[in-house]
Amino acid sequence: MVHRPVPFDELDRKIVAALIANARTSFAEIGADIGLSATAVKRRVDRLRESGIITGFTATVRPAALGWRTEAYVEVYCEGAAPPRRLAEVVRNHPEITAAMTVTGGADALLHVRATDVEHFEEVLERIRTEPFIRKTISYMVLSHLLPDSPEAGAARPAAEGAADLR
Amino acid sequence: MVHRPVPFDELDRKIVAALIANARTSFAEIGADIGLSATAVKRRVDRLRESGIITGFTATVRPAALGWRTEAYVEVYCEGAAPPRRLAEVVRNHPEITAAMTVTGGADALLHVRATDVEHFEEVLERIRTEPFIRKTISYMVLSHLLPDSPEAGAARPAAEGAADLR
DNA sequence: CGTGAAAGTAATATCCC
DNA sequence: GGGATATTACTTTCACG
Repeated sequence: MVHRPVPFDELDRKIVAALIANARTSFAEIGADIGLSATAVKRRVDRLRESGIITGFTATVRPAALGWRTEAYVEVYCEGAAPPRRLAEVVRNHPEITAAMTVTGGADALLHVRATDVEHFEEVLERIRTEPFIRKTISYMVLSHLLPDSPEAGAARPAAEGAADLR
Repeated sequence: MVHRPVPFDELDRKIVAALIANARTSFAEIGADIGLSATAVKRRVDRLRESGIITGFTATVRPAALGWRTEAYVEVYCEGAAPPRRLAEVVRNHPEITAAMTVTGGADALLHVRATDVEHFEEVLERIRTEPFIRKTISYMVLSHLLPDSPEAGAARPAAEGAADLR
């Protein structure tokens, strides 16, 4: 699962930024913006996908518009040592968990949970707490967002030390 | 900014799910899967965009492949009352903050931060701490992810009570 | 709401510099 | 590496049930 570093220049950065801004931008349009032909842009995009820099293209939706109006982060504490493999299994059992990771600090894991409403969230929490080795949870309900939802990772501007920028 | 409820049926759900799975799926292909013509699918997608259910199409990237190898959640505590408007301003000053929200619990806000490495993260943290009314921060570094990165919100399967499913 | 057809664009494959 | 071209495929518009 280790990815080798792959050549990635300024033009690639701009292509990635363009596709993050709009995954449906045509190769010709991207090319016109950065001074390449559509063919050259396509070749680079193909390479960016093959090398795993671009992992896919997705539609972004407003969860609230689909009925998911409640959002929370949940710290999970386990009995004894919690092997990440086992934790990952548990996490996959609950579709309301939209992100999960192990973190530093007291908690064994941090979950991002979406629910339709507070009642649903409570139900999810009880379901999670029922899992064998979960000892306790601490929840932080999201009240309001301070940033327009960013597609999580971008490449908008040039960045320090070989990293394309986020947002 | 209040969105009226908009008609949203099973076909719309499948269309949204298809576009989340791959934003470049053609209307004809989606139509073949759900029993509609490409034209009908396009009309529905146009409506889903106009009504704000679909907010855009974006490329997904592996941040690590772009040089962002460090990730953390940061709780922020402010002096006195922290008006979300002011907090939002502060957050926008730091491009490394990829998500920010007010939350229940002791902290005034929770930030998601990406940095190239630990040194960079420390620099970001110091920069955030320098902001006028930030009193203290508590950081949780992300160690490993337990779910394949989900596009944050999806509509994969039918869900309870009028909500399209996530993941 | 849905369809199908026609016109305009874009994606892709192939060949050349 | 990049570009030009030709073919295939998709998007978009429109007339119509």
